[in-house]
Amino acid sequence: MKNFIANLNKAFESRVRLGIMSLLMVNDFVDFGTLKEQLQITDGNLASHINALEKLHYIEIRKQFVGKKPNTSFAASVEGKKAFSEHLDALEKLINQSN
Amino acid sequence: MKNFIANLNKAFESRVRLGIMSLLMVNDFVDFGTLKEQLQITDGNLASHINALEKLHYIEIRKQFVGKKPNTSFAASVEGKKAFSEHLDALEKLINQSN
DNA sequence: CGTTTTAACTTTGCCGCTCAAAGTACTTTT
DNA sequence: AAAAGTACTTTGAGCGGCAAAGTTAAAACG
Repeated sequence: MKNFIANLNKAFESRVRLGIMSLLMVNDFVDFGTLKEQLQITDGNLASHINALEKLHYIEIRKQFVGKKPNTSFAASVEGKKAFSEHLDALEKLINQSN
Repeated sequence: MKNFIANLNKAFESRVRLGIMSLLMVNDFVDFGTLKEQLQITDGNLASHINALEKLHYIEIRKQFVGKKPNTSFAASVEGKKAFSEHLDALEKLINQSN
């Protein structure tokens, strides 16, 4: 129970990041439009969070064409899943301690 | 499963606030020094987070003397407990969906 | 063709927030 | 008298989220 806060990952503190990762834990390869719609944020905002997560190697990006339209999809990397899992564990400890 | 992010409370996004509230959910009236030690942050930083939580009426402050030393203690208000509980519920939904 | 639309960004810039450090006030201890 | 303890407040740097507007490239439209 010492330093129970230290195990929280800074990268996942924002609601948007939390949302992105939780969607990518369940579904592999969610596309840009779907994420934008689910999270109800602007495309620029989404792009910047995606960019941040990719720089941390927490997600992988796949660009392709679906029919004639460009389509960018994202998946959580092994490293990303591990990091997010650890973050959730830390949160779970807070929750179990608090209610 | 719609807007599962919208139920997260902005006030509890930071690790420090998360830590303060989770401590106050379990123990009523934790004092300044204890919080500072548990969270390992500077006194100024703690004071500002405390101030923010008080402005939201999420915590209550009790000032007294213990022996000859001033002692400030904090407790989660009913409103604060409710808000934090709802935040945790939203987090729990993320977790259960994600692992 | 020229214009408009769509998808996915990038850039810009504001605003708010976190945080450490330093300063303050008041009291106790030495 | 000086130092130390408690609890702040103030200051200021730095980061980070966000919307809005600009960009690119291809597609659809007329």
